[in-house]
Amino acid sequence: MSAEEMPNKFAHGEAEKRISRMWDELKVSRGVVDRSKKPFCVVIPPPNVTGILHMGHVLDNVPQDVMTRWHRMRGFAAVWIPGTDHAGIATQNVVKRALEKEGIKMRDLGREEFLKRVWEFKEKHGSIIIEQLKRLGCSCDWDRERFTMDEGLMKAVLTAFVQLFDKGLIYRGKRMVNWCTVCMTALADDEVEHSTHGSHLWHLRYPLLDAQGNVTNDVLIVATTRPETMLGDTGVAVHPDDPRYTSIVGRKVLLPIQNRAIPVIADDFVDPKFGTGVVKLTPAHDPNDYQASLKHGLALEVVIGDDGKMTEAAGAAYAGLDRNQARKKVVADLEALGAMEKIEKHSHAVGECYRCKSVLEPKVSDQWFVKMRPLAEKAKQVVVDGSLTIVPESEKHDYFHWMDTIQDWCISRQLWWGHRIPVYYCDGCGHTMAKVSTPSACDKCQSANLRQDEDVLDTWFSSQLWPFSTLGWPDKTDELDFWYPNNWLMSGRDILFFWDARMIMSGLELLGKVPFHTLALHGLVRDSQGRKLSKSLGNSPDPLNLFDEFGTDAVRVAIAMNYPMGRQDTKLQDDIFKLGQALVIKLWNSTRLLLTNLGGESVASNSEALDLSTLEDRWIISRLGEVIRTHDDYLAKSDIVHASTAVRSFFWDDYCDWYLEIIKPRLWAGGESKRKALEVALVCQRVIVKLLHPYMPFVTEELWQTLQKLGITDAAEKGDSRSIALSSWPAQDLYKKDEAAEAQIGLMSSIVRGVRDAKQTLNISLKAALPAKLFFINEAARGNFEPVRGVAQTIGGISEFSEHTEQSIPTGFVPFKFDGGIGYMALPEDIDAKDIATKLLARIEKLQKTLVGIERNLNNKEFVANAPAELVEETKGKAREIQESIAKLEDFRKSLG
RNA sequence: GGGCGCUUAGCUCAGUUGGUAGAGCGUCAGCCUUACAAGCUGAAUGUCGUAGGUUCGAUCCCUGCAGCGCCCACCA
Repeated sequence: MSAEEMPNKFAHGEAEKRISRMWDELKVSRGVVDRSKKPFCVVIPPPNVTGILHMGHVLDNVPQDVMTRWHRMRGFAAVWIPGTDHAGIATQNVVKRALEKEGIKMRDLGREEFLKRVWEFKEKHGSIIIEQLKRLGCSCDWDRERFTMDEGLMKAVLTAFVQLFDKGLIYRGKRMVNWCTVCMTALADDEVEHSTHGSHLWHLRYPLLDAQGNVTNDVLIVATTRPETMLGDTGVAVHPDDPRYTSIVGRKVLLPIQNRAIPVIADDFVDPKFGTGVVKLTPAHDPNDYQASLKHGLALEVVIGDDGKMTEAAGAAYAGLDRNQARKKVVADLEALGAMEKIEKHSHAVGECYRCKSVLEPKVSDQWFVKMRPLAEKAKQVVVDGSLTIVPESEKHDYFHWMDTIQDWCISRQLWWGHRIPVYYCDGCGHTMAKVSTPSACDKCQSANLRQDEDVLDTWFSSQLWPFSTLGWPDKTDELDFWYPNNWLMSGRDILFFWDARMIMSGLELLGKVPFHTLALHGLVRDSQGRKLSKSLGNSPDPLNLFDEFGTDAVRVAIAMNYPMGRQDTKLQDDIFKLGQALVIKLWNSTRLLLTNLGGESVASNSEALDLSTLEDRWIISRLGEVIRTHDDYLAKSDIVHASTAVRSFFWDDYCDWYLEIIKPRLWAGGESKRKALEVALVCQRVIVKLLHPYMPFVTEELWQTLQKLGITDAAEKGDSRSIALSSWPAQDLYKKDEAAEAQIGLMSSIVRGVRDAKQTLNISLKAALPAKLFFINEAARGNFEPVRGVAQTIGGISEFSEHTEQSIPTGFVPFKFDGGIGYMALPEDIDAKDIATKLLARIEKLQKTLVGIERNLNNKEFVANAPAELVEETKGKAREIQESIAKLEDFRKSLG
C-alpha cells in the first residue's frame, strides 16, 4: 500500500480476523523458557468450560493481556497460560438439565454413562469460551491451554491430595455441613450465601413432666424459626445462670406430636435475652444443637432427608412431605393441639446455595476436610513480610480476617463430575489409604478387596493448584523452574477466598513458595444505575456485540480507562465504548495525516540521533519521554486506569492538538523543515502506537504493519519487527527531558489561549490576524518568549507580536492575561462595546475572587512568618499578576464607556 | 453483631511529604480550519457529606455524626 492509499477508516471487523490469524501464524504469544531473559508468567482465572464470554471475563482478562503484552515488549520471557475449569456442580447441573429435557434421568444412566455424556458435552462446548477469548485479543500461549481435568492436571490433583493426606492435613470426619437438597451435595462454608428472609418466630408449648414422667400443668415455651424440625427434637436447653429456669434443669418435657420425653439441659451457648430463653435442640438439623448434643450426649434424630423431604422418623403423617409443606402441617397440628403459644414476625439470615440459590439444610455426614489453620498461618505471613503484594492494599484486611477465622475446608462433594477422591478402603482390614494410581492391594494386609471413595473433590481443590499444575507440577519441568512463582495474578474480589487465598496456601504448602508475587483484585462493573449486571435484568451487554459494534480495541481501552481497581465497583456509563472508539479513530487519522504528507518518500528515523534544532520538536520529544515514564510507573503499580489515561491525554492533547497543529505549516511548506518534522512526528507516532498496543492490540498492529511496509522505521528500535507485539517497548531514556522547551511552549500556549479568549470575547474569527503587544510582569516569561514568537503568531492568528513596556493600555487594544504578563490585542473597528463590557466584568469578578483568597494569606503575618519562603514569594508574584490584570481589564472596560 | 470502604461540578470519577480543586461526559457559545464534526476553539458550574479538633493554612491528618456499599458472622 502506498501512503495515499491508506483507507480513511479502520475496518475493525475484517482487520481483527486477519490480524488474529497473523498472530496465530507468527505465534506471537508463545512463551519460551529463555534464561537470558527475565521471566514473566500469568495464569488466566480459568473460566467454566461450558461458559460463554460475559463482561466479567472482559474485566478479568483485559488487564492480564495489558500486563502480558507490556512485559513481552519489554523483553521479558512472557507467558500467559490459558485454560478452563471443569466447574463441578455448575457443569453437572447444566448437563443434568439438558438430559432431563430429553427425558433422561441422571441416576438412571448411572455414573459411568453420565460422565461419558458430560465429556461429550465438554468436547462440544469447551472451545467456545477459548475462541471468544481469542476474539478479545488475549495473547495467551494457546499451545499451553489446560483443563482442570486433563491428564496432567488430574495427576497434579491426585498428587496434591495424597501429599496433604500423608502429612495428615486431610482427614475424614463426621461434621455438620451445608447440604444442598437440589444439587444433592455438601458445600464448603464459603459456598454458602447468606440472605435475610422475612419469617416468623413460632413459640411452642412443651409440657413439663414430673419425676414419674407424667404431664404437669407447667409448660416450657420455646421459640423457633424452624417449627418443622421439632419433630426431631431430642432436648431443650436453657442458660445455666438463667434464674427463671435453674430449677428445671435435668427434668424432662414432653415433645408434642411425637409424644417423646426429652431432657432439659443447661448450656451457656443459649442467649437468655433471645425469645423465651429456651432453645429446642434438633441436633441433626442445626449446627448449634449438634455441638450441644455432642457435649451432652443427646440423640440424633434425622427427620429431613437428603432430598429435602421428611423421613420416616418424622412420623407417618409427615414422611415424604417436602420440608416447606411439613412446616405448614406442623404449625397447623400444633395449633390444633393447643401447643402454639404465639407467632411473631421475625427476619433472619438464611444460607443459600451459591449455585442454585435454594435454601441449604445443615446435615451431619462423613466428609473430607483440609486442616486450614497450619496453612493459613504461612499464607498470612507472606503478605505480612511483603513476599506477596495485594493490590489494592485495603483488601489485606479482609484477607487477614479470613485467615484468622478460618475453619476446616470441606472438600468432598457428592457429585459425579470431578476428580474422584483417591482414597481406597480395604474391606479386608479396614485400612484407609490415599494413592495417586489405583492400588491393586492393601498396604497393610495385601487384600485386593479395595473400594474407592465415591465422592469427588470440590472444584476449587483443583483450581487452587492452577499456578503450578499448568506448569507441569508435580513433575520437575523447566517451565515450573522458570516461571514459578508466577509474577502477577488478576482476579475479581469475589473469588479472593474461593480461589486466590487457597492458591497461596497450597502453593506454600506443596512447593514452599508463593504462587505469585502480586495479587491484583478488581471490583465489579455495574450498569449506569448501579445495578449488578445480570441476565435476568437484561442489563448485561454481550461483549461480542460490543466488539462488532465498536471494535474490540474500543471496548478494551474503554474498560482499561474505566477500570474498577483500587476502588469500589464501577458504573458502566453507556458512552464509554463510543469514546474508546473515538480514540481508535483519532489514532488512525493522526497516522493518516503524516502518511498522506510523505509525498512518496519514506522516512527512516533514528531516535538516538534526532535533529532537534526546532523548539516544538524538542518539546514533544521531552513530553514523549515523560509519558513513557508516567505510563510505566503506573503500570508497575498495576494501575491501568492512570497508565492508559496518561497515554491518551498525551496523545490527544499534547501531540494532536498542539504538536501536529504546530508542524502543519512545516508540512505544507516542504523542504528540510518538513523532513525534520516528519522524522520527529513519525518517531512519536510509532511510540504512541506502541504505548497503546497493550490496550488496543488490533488497530495498533494494523498501523504498525502499515508503517513497516512504507519503510518507516526507527534505527534505535530493537526486537522482532514482524509484529508490533514482538517489537521493543519504547525506551524512556531515549527521549530527554527539556525543561527550557517545556517552559517556552508552555508560555506560547498560555499566550495563544489568551489571544483566543480575547477573540471569542470580541466575537471575531480566530483566524483574523491582528497585531498584539505583550507586557511582561515576570522576567522569565520575557526570556522565554523570543523562541516562540513565530509559533505563537501562527497558532494564535496574530500578524505580529511586539513588546509593550508602558504601564498604560495602548489605545485601540484589548487586554488579555497570560502566565507571566498581560497581552494587548488590536481592537477591530466595529465592536459591540456593551456586550464586551459585560463579558469583561464577569472575568474581572472571577479574578477578584481568586485574589481575595490569595491576599488573605499574604495579609496574615503568621502565614508570611511560617510558610516556606518560596511559597510566600510565589504567592506574592501571583497576587501581583492578578492585580495587574484586574487593573488593566478594568481600565479597558471603563474606556468602552 | 464485627470489619472494611465510599461521600469532591448536572453525571462518572481523579486528586500523598497539608498551600486555596481537576479530567472525561453532559450543557452553552463559536467554528464544515485541506487527519479526524466520532472533529476543533472557548465558557459556565463546587461552602470537597456534616459537626468539631490539630495547624499560619485542611478535600487531605484526628474525633464524633449521618447516608450509601461490600465482606465476614451458628443467635434458635
